[in-house]
Amino acid sequence: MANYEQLRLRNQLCFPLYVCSKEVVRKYKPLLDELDLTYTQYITMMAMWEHQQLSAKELGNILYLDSGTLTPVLKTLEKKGFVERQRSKDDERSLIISLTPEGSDLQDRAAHIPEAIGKCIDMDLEDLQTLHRLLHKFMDTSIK
Amino acid sequence: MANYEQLRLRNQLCFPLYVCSKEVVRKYKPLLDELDLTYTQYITMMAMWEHQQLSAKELGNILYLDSGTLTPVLKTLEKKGFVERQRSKDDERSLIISLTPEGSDLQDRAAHIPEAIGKCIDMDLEDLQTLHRLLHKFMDTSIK
DNA sequence: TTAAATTTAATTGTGTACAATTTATCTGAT
DNA sequence: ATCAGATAAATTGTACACAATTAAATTTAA
Repeated sequence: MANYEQLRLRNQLCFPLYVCSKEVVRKYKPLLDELDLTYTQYITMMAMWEHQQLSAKELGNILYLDSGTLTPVLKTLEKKGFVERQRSKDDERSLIISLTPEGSDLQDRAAHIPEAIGKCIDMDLEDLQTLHRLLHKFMDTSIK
Repeated sequence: MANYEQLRLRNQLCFPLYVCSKEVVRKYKPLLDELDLTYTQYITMMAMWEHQQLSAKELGNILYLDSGTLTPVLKTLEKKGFVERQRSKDDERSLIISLTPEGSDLQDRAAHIPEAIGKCIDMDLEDLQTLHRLLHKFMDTSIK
């Protein structure tokens, strides 16, 4: 009978990635609840705070999300008053997303979140920096 | 006007975790399609291959999934013939999940997957080992 | 120049994730 | 012995995530 050591859960890279990703989102939840944002809505707003205005296409490239995911997220964020959606005059296919004043104000209320998250992750800074670096390396070498 | 450097997407730990996790699942997809498994079904089968028999509760603890997620996954895996679901005689509340012979056979057909995934991740072994170690450290220090 | 190919969002359908609630069963203290 | 609390799974409702398709607008090439 084969042992299949390489098929054990703890020997995979995928499984801890999957678990850690969900766990981090879980940590954000109480902080994001105060802003009435889900995690996906939050990273969308982070992109908007950085760029003020983006096409849906550009937003998808930044967040690695397709229109099937983004369309409802953007409609929800518009309903909440944080962004506006309007077709480009130059190219009617393109949907331009713009940060509203209310969306911009939200950044102030989100400013404390990164530090609050940092405090509940009990790892030393060096390990966190290494982890950060390796995840970006993984993204750069593995995507597309 | 504030700069909010700490709110930039690329300075977060959560975002690369989220992107890498989804990206890895995407890499599994063509391999898992051949076995008619989704990623969640695959990690469930990995746990079953290791243990042959587990309660739904134990499975949830291993996979970090609750009954809301697991119940439909287990019903699907039963429909595909890879596991059996039956109430415990000792405790009718408990649902015992057992690997079927078909489920066991599936392990042979999955045996090549870890190596195939390894080949399409273009990072050196040392970085991958460090990443693996730090993700487990993160799980150990951050969950519960 | 106009028909074919491409591009962009939206839609549709399937499958998670997870919080909150419900239902059934079991345990323990009186 | 019984019932209050605990436990386990299922259910319900919301929100992604993504493949595949559709629809509309634009670009390209014969």
